[in-house]
Parts: sequence; structure tokens; C-alpha cells
Amino acid sequence: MAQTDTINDTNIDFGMLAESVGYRLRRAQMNFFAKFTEICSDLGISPGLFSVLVIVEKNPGLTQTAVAQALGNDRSAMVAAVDKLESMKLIERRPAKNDRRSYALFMTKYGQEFFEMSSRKVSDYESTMMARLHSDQEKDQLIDMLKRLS
Amino acid sequence: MAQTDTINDTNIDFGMLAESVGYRLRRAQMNFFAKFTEICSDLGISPGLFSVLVIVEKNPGLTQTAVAQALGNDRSAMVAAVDKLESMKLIERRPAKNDRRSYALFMTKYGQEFFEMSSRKVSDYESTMMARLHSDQEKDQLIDMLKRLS
DNA sequence: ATTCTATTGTTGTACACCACAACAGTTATT
DNA sequence: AATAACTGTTGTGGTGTACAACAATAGAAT
Repeated sequence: MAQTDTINDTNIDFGMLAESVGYRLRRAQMNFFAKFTEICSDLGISPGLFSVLVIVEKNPGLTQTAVAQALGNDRSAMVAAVDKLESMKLIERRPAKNDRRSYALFMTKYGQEFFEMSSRKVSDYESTMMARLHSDQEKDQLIDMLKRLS
Repeated sequence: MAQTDTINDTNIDFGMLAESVGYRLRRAQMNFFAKFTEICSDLGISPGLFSVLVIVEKNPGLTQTAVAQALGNDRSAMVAAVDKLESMKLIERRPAKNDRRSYALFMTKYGQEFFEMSSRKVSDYESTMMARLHSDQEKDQLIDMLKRLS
């Protein structure tokens, strides 16, 4: 079989990917998410668990499936998530008043403090990333465009 | 234990997430990626395999690890990927000329045709998504901002 | 030359994530 | 009263991904 030279170029042509919005979106999101995951990890949770906290904090009394639907997850994924957050004393399951099948999810007092501290760190991170944009107006435009692509 | 009403609001408060660039980035990317995955699936490949094709097509003769580095993957992930693409007769491993450890990756003729057909479909999809933006200038600005966030 | 270190492809493993099916208990509908 | 629909839960399988280890090979050091 014919043997061939390999190329070890540090300057690789990404072809259509270079100017593809889908690829750029993915790259930016992965970069953003990597640091966010790290922050969450320092807090002892995962990004998914943090998103559950956000929903429960702003919408006390939600059902597990309601939270799952809000986040676009399967409700089966909620079990382990709520188990974990409950074992950390951050949220609690209370039996629903008029439906013995379901639980209502609530923040504990400690969970509230934990959440405020956590979301402060997350907001700080957001701010440092936003410094890469030129203006608040640009940021608003970015969010607007991203919403249109969702 | 006190029982409590559940809330089944369709109008859920996403709190800090609603105006968070990180969250919006994730949402847009996931939405974008879901359809992209579907297109790839129709072609019989995965998004990861498609990205390998893009790199190999534009950079013939690359080593497996070079492709892995370009894509930010571990080189161990490349084995199954190249196995699959080779079994589909899309690319081929040729023994490297001056290094008996490594292979040089090349597109087959059929792989070339397959890739052109595939990237056409992917580009079409990109175009339909870009229709949600107001202008080409807006698209350029979006890509520019996304690059800054990477 | 010989030894030591680095690299390549490869395999195995472990872990996170996610979708899906199934189930018992409960509620809603007919 | 019967049937369908929904809740939390468990299990399973697929997928992606990071990491360690290995033999073969290459490069560097002495």
C-alpha cells in the first residue's frame, strides 16, 4: 500500500465550520458552560441541579414534573436531582394538598441562603464574560438574537 | 406534616435565567443542535462524525490525534469514529510515510460526494435558521460576538 | 550505541447524561 | 363502575467523554 506524508499543521482549515453560526454557537456555549460547571462544582452541585434551584426558588410549590417540563427534561431525571438537593437540605418535598401522587417542592431556609450566594457567583461570572462585549446594547442584541434562534 | 397546594402554572418564572446570556446561549445551541443531529441521523452519521469529515476533507493527510486536537476531543475517541467512517467507505487510513505508528486520513471518492451532499443539507439548514435574523450584517455581528465569547 | 522519554493508536473503564419503557398508586373521565 | 390519564419511581440502554494503561515506534540525551 502506498505510504503518505502526514500533516501536523497547527493551522487547520475548519472549512464551513469557521463561519457557521451553529458551530460558533456550540463553541461559545461549551466554553461558557465549562467555567459554569466549574463554579457549580465548587458549590458541590451540577449545572442541572443549579437550574432546578432557580426554578424552585422562583416558583415555590411546583411539582417535580412541572419543573422537569420547565427545564425540558424527562421527569424521571428529576428523581435523583431532588433526592440530591433534599439530601443537601436545600429543598424539600412536601406532600401535595390535593393530589396524593405528587410532591410540592420548596426551598429550605438554608437553601435560600445557599442559592443567593450561588447565584451571586454565577452572576459575577456572567459579568466577566460580558466584559468581552462592547456595550450593554450589544448584549441586549445578542440575547435578542439568541431568543430568536431558540 | 402540613400539606400544600401545588402550582401548575404554564407561566413559569425563570428568574435570572431569563436574561442570562449563558442560559440563552445554551437554549439556542441545544435547539440548533437538535435539528442538526436529526439531519446527520438521516445521513447515517452523528454530529461528531460530521465534524471529523469536515476536518479531514479540508486537511487531507492529518493524523488521528491531529484531528482529535483540532476538534478538542480525546484521541481515544477517534478510534471508533474513524472505524465507523472507514466502514462506511467515506474515509481511509493510509500508513504514514515516515512514522509507522500513525495513519494519514484521507477522503475516499465516495466520501467526497457524500460530504458535498451532506454539507449542502447542513448549509441549507443554516440558511433557514439565519432567516430568523434581520440581516447579513446582524449575522456577522452575531458570529463576531460568539467568537469573542469562545 | 544505549538508555530514557515522548508519542501513536488502541483498549478498557468509569462516569455523567438522556430518552424510553414499565410499574404501582392515584386521579380524572366517561 | 370501568377506563384512561397522570405521578413519582426504577431500570435499561445508548451516547459522549474523560482517564489510565499498553505495545509499538520515534526522538533525545548521554
